[in-house]
Amino acid sequence: MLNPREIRENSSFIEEGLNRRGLAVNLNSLKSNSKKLKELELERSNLQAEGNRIGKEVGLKIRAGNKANSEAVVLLRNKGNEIKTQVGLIEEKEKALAKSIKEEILQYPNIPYSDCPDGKDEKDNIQLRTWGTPLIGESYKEHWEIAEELSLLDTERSVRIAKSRFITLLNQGAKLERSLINFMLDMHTSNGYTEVLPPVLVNSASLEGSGQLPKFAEESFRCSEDDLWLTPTAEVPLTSLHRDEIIPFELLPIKYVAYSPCFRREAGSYGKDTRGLIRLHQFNKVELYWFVDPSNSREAFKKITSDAEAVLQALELPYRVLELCTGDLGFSASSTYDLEVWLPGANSYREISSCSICDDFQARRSSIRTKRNKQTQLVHTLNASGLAIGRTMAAILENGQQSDGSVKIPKALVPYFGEALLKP
RNA sequence: GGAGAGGUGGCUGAGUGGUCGAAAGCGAACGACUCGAAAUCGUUUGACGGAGCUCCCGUCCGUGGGUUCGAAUCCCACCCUCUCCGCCA
Repeated sequence: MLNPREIRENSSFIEEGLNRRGLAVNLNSLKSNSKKLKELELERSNLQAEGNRIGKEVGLKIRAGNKANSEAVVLLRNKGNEIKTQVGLIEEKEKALAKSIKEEILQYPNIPYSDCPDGKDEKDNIQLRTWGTPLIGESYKEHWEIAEELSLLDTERSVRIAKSRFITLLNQGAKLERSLINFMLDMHTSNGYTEVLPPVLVNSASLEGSGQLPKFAEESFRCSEDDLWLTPTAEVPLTSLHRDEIIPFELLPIKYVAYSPCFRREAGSYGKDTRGLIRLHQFNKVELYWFVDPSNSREAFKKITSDAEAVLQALELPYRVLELCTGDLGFSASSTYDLEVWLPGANSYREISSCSICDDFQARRSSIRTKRNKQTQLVHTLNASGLAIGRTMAAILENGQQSDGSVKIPKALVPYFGEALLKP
């Protein structure tokens, strides 16, 4: 959430920031509404002060022996009633105004970081570095072909169970998925992360807190009778793990790693990635999440990204790192690095991890603060996939494929998977 | 799902109409004592907003309404938690 105070006092900075994302926004009415609200608050609190004074006076008079229906007391009571009516009127206005202000502010995404490269869409993202040597050639198969030949999954029967874009893993496919989850969790926990297995259903407040609501309701599956939604990413429950809390400063940074299934409607992506493991309504993900001291969050951002990269390196998967431009940033992020893994069958890089720093955007929405020397301030939050499991499996299949139809399992994963080779 | 109990500050927990933002204890911070520490003693210790920014004003005792000059305290609705029973992996 944008800072309401900053909107009042420095709205042009906010407007410029939103403009850099490609949003032509004019905050004048929001700004004047916000100021108007402050005026109403002041007016009301003055009246309340007067009312409190009268209340005390009545108490004193009665204790001094005046009857409740004596003239002096009745006069005060009438005055008190008058004030109460006025306060009620102001409060009504305040409530309506505050509601419309909040509704508007919740619509606005985070301001891009000053160093975030300007750009319109994904074409303007900047490649920072690559790792490994991409396999390039005509003969590489796409992962769904390999998966089918090795009977790792069943697409058609999955439609019977649920609908299209759900997948059922079988045999070694199921085991590979499981071993990847365990491998990643072990890797991160041995690197200082606290493991979390959060609820997969989350309430509306949690979605609002991390930035999915109110704007992206159509992206999530909802259990309408319970105010519960299927979580689109573990980022949601992890943010809310500390919602409405003041975290002692000594505890920062808090680093969590959570495995969770993720559910997304993928609205508006019909016809895209219809085959295979790339774009599903349900997929597994291991997510990294940090709560940090705002004064060194940019360093933390580099670190969480390298923690995600370490997984790709351990699995010997070539990848590149992109810095997203302002036009391609996610709603809550102020900066994002995307990790894209090389898929030789598709002959392209595909996003496998998104590493974002949200500054205080989620912390303000979720009211997560820290306290040092009597100073409370919002924390900064960061998240990174470490990694998306299904896409990792696709990458392993495509990068490890052998001419005889088998697939080589990355060395680091062998102890988890139990075999060095996937064979028909 | 049925029955009961309850939601108060970092925690425990008192408070049933008038200086109650809230006793007491614990915890924490600072100071004294000490070579140092423990123990002990003293002081301090919630959040948000506003302002003449450590003194002032307002709001906050699950949430939202209501009664009253005045509500943590009374009334109504809702939410949540706990215990027991039922069901169940």
